Amino acid sequence: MPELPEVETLRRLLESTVVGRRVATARRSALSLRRPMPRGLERRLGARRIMAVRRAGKYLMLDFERDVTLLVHLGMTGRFLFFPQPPARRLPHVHARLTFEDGSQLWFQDARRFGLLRLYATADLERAAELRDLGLDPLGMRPESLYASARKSRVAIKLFLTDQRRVAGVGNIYASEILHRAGLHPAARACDLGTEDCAAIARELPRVLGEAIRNCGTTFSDYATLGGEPGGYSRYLRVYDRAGQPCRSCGAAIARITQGQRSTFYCPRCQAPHAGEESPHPGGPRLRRGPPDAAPPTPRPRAPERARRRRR
DNA sequence: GTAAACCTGGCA
DNA sequence: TGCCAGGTTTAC
Repeated sequence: MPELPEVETLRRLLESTVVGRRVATARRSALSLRRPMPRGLERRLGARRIMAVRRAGKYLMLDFERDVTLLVHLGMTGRFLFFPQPPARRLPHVHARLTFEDGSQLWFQDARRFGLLRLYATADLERAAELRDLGLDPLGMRPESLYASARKSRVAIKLFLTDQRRVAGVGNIYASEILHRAGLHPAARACDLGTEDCAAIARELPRVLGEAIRNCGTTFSDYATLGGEPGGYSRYLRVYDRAGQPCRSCGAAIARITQGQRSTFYCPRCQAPHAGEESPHPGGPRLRRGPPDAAPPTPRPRAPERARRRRR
């Protein structure tokens, strides 16, 4: 489930690995991903050198020389694999393969095919439909910008954070983690948050995402770095996929609810409605001000069922 | 604003 | 055999 930290980790790896390499041949599979594979990929990438690798939200942009950019979204299971030498083995679900002039290869593999590969003229990229409507950058977000955006939305704050038009790059895992650290109930409506609540979110967003980037992201089953290694942040997660286990801050059992057809995990005590504070919406969640505690995360052993699900 | 659809591997 | 995981698009 690649979110901003996983995509940024991959961007850095690609930047140090493939920038400067010139494509000898490019191949694509006949299968469609989220959209059909770009026509003319073989011709448009052939004989071009990769000049830069950029990121916007969960999108990667591989800039090739002479005004061609490959826009990439990893979807759920997309990954890049780099081989210094042409590999002898074959792998399933490989949808694009770049062979560089020195014989090294870069593959794009995506089992579930929710990913996206699309070619643009670099100069036209800012008009790309995928990038045009991306929301605020969570790494440099100003609390007042978040507050101004949140007060216009009536959806639950968890859904607000995962809406790419509002905040670019946060997905299901990190939304739960950020709200736990901010001490906010995931079902609280975005428009009901106060300035302090938004300040807490704006503070925790770069903190959680930054920690995850430093640990090369989170791996449960599919995400992997360029050489196939899993990310290292899974053991620092405080609530995600920990239903029934004790909260690291207060010991209460972590709860799981469904929001927008996705699982949300939270601590009913640390993220409880604020005691003594009236909810503006009777029956709805009330807010709690202040983060549970900023103690450093305690590495946890991987849950047995997840260990079984991990591929490598 | 809400929910189905897309897709495959893992698991009960 | 059928359910579940979830990022995004699409339809309602």
